[in-house]
Amino acid sequence: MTTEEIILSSARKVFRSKGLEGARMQEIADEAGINKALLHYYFRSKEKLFEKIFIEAFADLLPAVRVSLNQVENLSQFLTFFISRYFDLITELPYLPQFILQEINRNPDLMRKVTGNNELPIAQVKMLIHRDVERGLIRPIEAEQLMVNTIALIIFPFAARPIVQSLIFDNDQAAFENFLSHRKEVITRFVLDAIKPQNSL
Amino acid sequence: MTTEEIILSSARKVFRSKGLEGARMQEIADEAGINKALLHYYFRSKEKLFEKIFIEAFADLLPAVRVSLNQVENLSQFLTFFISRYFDLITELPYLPQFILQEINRNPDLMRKVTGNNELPIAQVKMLIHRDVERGLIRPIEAEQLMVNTIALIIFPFAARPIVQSLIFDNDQAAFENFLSHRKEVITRFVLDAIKPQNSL
DNA sequence: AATTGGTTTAACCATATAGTTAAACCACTT
DNA sequence: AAGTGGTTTAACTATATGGTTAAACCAATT
Repeated sequence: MTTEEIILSSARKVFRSKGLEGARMQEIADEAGINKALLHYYFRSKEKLFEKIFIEAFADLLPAVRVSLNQVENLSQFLTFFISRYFDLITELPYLPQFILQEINRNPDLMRKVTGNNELPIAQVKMLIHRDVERGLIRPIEAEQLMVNTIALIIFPFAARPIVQSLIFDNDQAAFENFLSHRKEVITRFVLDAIKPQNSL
Repeated sequence: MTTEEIILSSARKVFRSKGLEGARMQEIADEAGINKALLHYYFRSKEKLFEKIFIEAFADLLPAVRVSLNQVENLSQFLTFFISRYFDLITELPYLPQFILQEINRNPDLMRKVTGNNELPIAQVKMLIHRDVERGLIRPIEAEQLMVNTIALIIFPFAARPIVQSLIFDNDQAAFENFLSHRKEVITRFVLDAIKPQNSL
């Protein structure tokens, strides 16, 4: 590993757990086992270093959103794929959601630096919905509401972990882990059930 | 308004938008139109002042959770009440969710200071579920998963507003407001549909 | 072995910020 | 009017922190 990589790795660790304002350049330097001046030698300023880490964090999440809609037969299949990919990714990077939420709320301008051609495929989801409603496979629902709902269900327990763990599981960590362990299936079923056609009642 | 109330009001404003680390005692003093020393005269330290504001914020949210389960006939009714109360509350205090998430994640110990006898009525929800499943009114579902789902759907768009607005609505603010304007009904239907009995298919 | 140029360090600087202090202010009592 | 005690201020302190600088280090080149 080059010094630059070591720095980035340390910065990642510190920034992700403490945010821009909570992080200290000294702590990043210590974590990397180097002098504080070296951080500035490689990345001019705290802001610049942070921006690298933040953009990278966002980039880690966005690709999972772009489930190849071509290979998908219907909305349920798309949602199943989407939930599966996204949930697995967040499980491996559980700190990212809260990190991104926090920093975007602190400085909404950061959004501009990360939004490229990576928007959610809302238009395509709309088409899938329209087609499946016509076929009687699902009930009508706005694509935006459906996607926000789906993402909310995936991300929330990770972003609000300490609160959920305390308020719902009375700080029983094992109970919370168990809760997470089959949550992917719970979410998938919840969403699919929620959009089943009305005439099936 | 007494000076103490003016200080609390200013501190509320600054802390809620910037968090503990982002807030400056000088800014709170300016906002209150007083000298910085006066803040310390009334509230010893930044930490102490912050804690007051934080506990108060949490207390603003928790009561809405305690929907009187006595007056409720079945789970659907409970969920309808719960969503309605909670959503209205958050609509009036849209900054609270992200503020609380951020600060709890920064310092999970804060949870201990706010959790009294205010836990979610999980046990009672479990009973409601059990009864309604027996009656064939809903499908089986874990109470914890259902409550996390419901809260996630309510809170997420507020906590992640800049991201949702950008990624889903391409920064069209009017579109986002419209999205929020009928979201309460969308969530209610989404949750109720998701727990409808299986044999209705 | 001397030179060169990128890398790393120790020491330093400027500034922001939480917190303190001593004096001034002011309403109220005597 | 003098005194009293809570309130408010201006000025100050101590420290943490992001950033800078000049020198040292070291591997490669000649």
